[in-house]
Amino acid sequence: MGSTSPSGLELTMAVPGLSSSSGSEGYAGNGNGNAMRDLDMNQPASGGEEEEFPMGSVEEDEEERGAGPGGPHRPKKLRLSKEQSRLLEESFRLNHTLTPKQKEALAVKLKLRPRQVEVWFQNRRARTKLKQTEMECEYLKRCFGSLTEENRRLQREVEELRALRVAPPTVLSPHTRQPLPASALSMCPRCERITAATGAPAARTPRPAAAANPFHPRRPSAAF
DNA sequence: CGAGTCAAGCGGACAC
DNA sequence: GTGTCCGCTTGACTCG
Repeated sequence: MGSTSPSGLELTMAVPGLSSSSGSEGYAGNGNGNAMRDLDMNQPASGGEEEEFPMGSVEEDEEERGAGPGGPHRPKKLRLSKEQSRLLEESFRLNHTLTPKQKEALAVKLKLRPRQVEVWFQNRRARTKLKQTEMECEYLKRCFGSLTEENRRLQREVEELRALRVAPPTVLSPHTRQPLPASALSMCPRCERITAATGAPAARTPRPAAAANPFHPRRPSAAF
């Protein structure tokens, strides 16, 4: 498959970092010398006039290979000519669905049965959707990867913060200049006496260190 | 020979 | 009832 196909699946997906698919398939893929067989097996009982698709017209000789005595399941596989594919792609680009009139007109133009045009559009839509789904899948995988990475990073950060918290903050008594044990952080007796004498509101027990939440940055100097 | 591609068949859902 | 679409599948065909 080359990017040389005139149309390919034109997919537009607003996905950052995703290059638009080069998903051109169709028969350009067979772009090696393989001359496409020109169909005529499915021709609508053609009076057979002008060659609108002269290219590669290996005149269909061996018809009904499967149609041996064994009983054919299917007549033979139709391969659209490059010109037919081109025209179909062109109209697909204009519109992903066809009105009955458009279908009929296109069928006449391409010397196909309307049913074949219809089937081609159905399959084409399916291919487009598949391609789109694959792209979305690819994108989601990338998202998953980066989110996993970020998750790991945040986990590490949490661990670091937890480690910092293991050693409780050393609070010195303002009077003795001695470090107070965490259990005594409610209020030292002297402060308690002072506040009782002045009628100042009793100091609340400071929040335990465990309340320090890394995800809730404390307001500056709220506790101490 | 196996895998991939693609036209076509089939059946169900839906709209009119 | 008819027409259309879609999803799934089949079978012919091609390519490495």
